[in-house]
Parts: sequence; C-alpha cells; structure tokens
Amino acid sequence: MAVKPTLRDRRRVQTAREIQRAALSLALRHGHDAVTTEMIAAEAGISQRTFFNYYLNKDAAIVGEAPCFDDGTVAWFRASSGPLLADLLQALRRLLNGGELDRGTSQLIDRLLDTAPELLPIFYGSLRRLRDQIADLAVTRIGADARPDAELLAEAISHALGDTFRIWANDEAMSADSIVDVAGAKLQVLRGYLAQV
Amino acid sequence: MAVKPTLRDRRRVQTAREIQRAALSLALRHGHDAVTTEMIAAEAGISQRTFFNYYLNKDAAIVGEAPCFDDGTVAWFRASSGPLLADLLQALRRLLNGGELDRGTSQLIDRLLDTAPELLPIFYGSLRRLRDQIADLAVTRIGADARPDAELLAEAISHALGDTFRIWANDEAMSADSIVDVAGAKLQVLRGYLAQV
DNA sequence: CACATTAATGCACACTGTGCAATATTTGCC
DNA sequence: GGCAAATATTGCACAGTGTGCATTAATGTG
Repeated sequence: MAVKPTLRDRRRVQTAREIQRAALSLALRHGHDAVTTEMIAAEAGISQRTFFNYYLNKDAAIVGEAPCFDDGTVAWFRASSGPLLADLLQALRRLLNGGELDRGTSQLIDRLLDTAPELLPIFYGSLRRLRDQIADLAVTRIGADARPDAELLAEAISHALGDTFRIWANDEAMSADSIVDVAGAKLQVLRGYLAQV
Repeated sequence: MAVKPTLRDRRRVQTAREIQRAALSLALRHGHDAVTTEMIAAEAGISQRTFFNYYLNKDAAIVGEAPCFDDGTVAWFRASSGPLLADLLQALRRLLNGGELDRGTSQLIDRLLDTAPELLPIFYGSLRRLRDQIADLAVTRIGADARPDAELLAEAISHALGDTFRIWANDEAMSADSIVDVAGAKLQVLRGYLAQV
C-alpha cells in the first residue's frame, strides 16, 4: 500500500500548498473580495491558467482540500459492528491520524473566517466530500432507504468537526488526537438540545 | 400592522416569481449549466440588468428566497418559556402558516434537484438566513457563549426542514401544517443516532 | 398636472472559468 | 545519457458573471 511518491506527485502537492498559502495571505492582507485569481497566481509564481488546473475556483484555493477516508478505514468500518456513532467517530480518528494536519494553515483560515464571515458556508462546504463519505458509511448500517437521515447525521458530524478544527487551530495545547473527542462532545450537546421537547 | 401593498410592491413580488419560474423552467428543459442569466431574463421578459436587480445570481433565482421570522414570532419566542426545541418548532409553525407556500414551485425545485444534485448545497444554502435566525433565537435561551452549539442545532433543524419540504412537495396528501411535525420527527431520529455511542 | 421616488435599462468594464493548441518538463526504458 | 511517451504549464480566445453609472420610464403623492 505504501506508495513511491514521484517527483511529480511531490511537486503537485507542493504547488497546491503554495497556491493556498498565497490565496490566504492575499485575502488576509487585502480582503477576500479584493483578491483576484490573477493575483494569487502571480503570488504563487504560476500562470492564471495553471491556477485553475489546481483549484476549481478562488474559494476552493482558500479553504484547500478536505481529506477523505482511505480504503482501509472504509473496510474497517464495514467490518466493525460497534454503535453507529462510535464507529463513525473512530473512522474519523483514523482519518485525522493519517493525514498531516497543518495548524499554521488552519490558523490562517480561522483568522480569515473571523474577518470574512461570508466565507463560512464555503468553509463548511469544503467538508462536503467528507460529509458525503460519512453519509455513505452510515447508509451501510441503516439502509439506503434512510439516506436522508444519514445525510442529516453526516451534516451534524461534519459541522461539529469543522467547529472543532477552528478550536484546535487556536489552541496550541490541544492535540490533534482530541479533535474527534471534542467534536463528539459537541454532538452530545446537540443531542441534549434535541431532547428538549 | 396590516399594510397597503402598493402596485409597485405587488409588481415586485410578481416579477420575482416570474423570474424564478423562468429560471426553473429553463433549467429543467436545458439543464442547469446550459442556462444563462440572459436566457432567464429573456424568458421573463426583462433585461439582464434587471435580473440582477432581483437576484444576486443565477442560483438564487432558481431556489428563490426563503422566508424569515416576522417580529411577532420573535417576540412570542422570547416571551415563551417552553422547552427549547419545542419553542423553535412552534416558531417555525407560525412562519409556515403565515407565508404562502407554493407547492407547484416546490415540485419544480424538487424535480430539478433530482436531475442536478450539484444544486443541493445551493438549496440548503437558501435556508441560510432562516438558519441564522434560528440560531439567534436559540442563543437567547442558551447564551451567547454557546453560539457555535446554537448554530449546530440550527443547521440540523434547517436541514431537516429542507428535507421535509421536498417530501411535502411530492405528497399532495400532506398538509403544510404537518411539515414542521415531520421535520421534528426527523430530528428525533437524529437524536437516536447520536445516542448510539 | 407637477414633482419626487423608485424601477428598468443600456453600456462599459473587470473578473471568472473553460477549451484548445503549443510548449516545456518529467518519467520510464533502452 | 538519450529517446519517446506521458504529463504539466502556459497563452490565447471566448462565453458568461456581476457591478457601477448614467439615462429613461413608470409610479406614488400632493
């Protein structure tokens, strides 16, 4: 399963990161609206055309790409038979331990979201693929008929996770391992509210 | 409080509806991507410039404008002291009874969402203002410190409501009054999932 | 009817995003 | 190392989006 990351692959990742850095830096300096894709490309040292080879649009470059489950985690989930939410959170733990989280970038995103709240939907939207994957996993347990319910659950989970990312970004003392735990606690708070009928 | 809807006001509402009708009709006929704002304007019998006076963008014209709480409902909520979720759902009942829902338009939207799932985020996004209002109401109960939790709750509620709209649109036998009840039931299903730790 | 207010429109313009063809770089292979 | 295939980058043209501004038309008010 271990891959041989060729030069091209490393460059690709590197360039994607540089573009995101450029986009974040410019947005923080000049405001989100004042930044154009041409400026980002110039700052990142590439052509505008290449920018669009990496990201579909300006917003995607700013929030970057969310991680998604690897095959091993999906297989683990399907084989497991624990409580639904517990297993979903465990899958997320595997995901976050695997991927290398960059607290610096997360901090920049968080600061930008403070000054430009109109970006919040885009931030949560960046978790879309992950959310869809969570819904897919949930459906394997509760049945395809309940897909809308699975998506509701997945939306709550990814929202809580997004909130927790912002907390983690600003709390150096918080370890990446505890992100999922804190998100899980938030979900229990939600459960409490939902019981208030 | 009863207003005198002047000719201008009626025209404004009428034109907004015609634009939405045109946008939906064209998107269903030719596909969302193939429709331009110019085509919508032509179909609605207005100039492209006027189109942008009514809607910020093409997507907004398709999903239309979501309703929001009137002052009376907000005042009622602040005065009430029932359980949080029960009161929020009651506020939504008042909202839906007041506004006139158009099942025909909702059906068109639903059909379009079936053929163009990439519009789903935009559909749920159209409930953004309502969601923010729900969060505002919740904050008056649980305190400003818990705003992220209020937003998580509001997101779950508005998501469930959006799902229920789609059900209602396709079920002639379902009354508008029961929309909130069904959404409430969905939220209890979610609560059940959240308990599976 | 006269006048103020608001809406609709045309036009210019900056920006977004895509397709395509040309050029440059990397990779695998001998 | 050198060569051919695969892949990346780039420039260019172009359709579409969305806004600002000035002009014209419609509506509300007295």
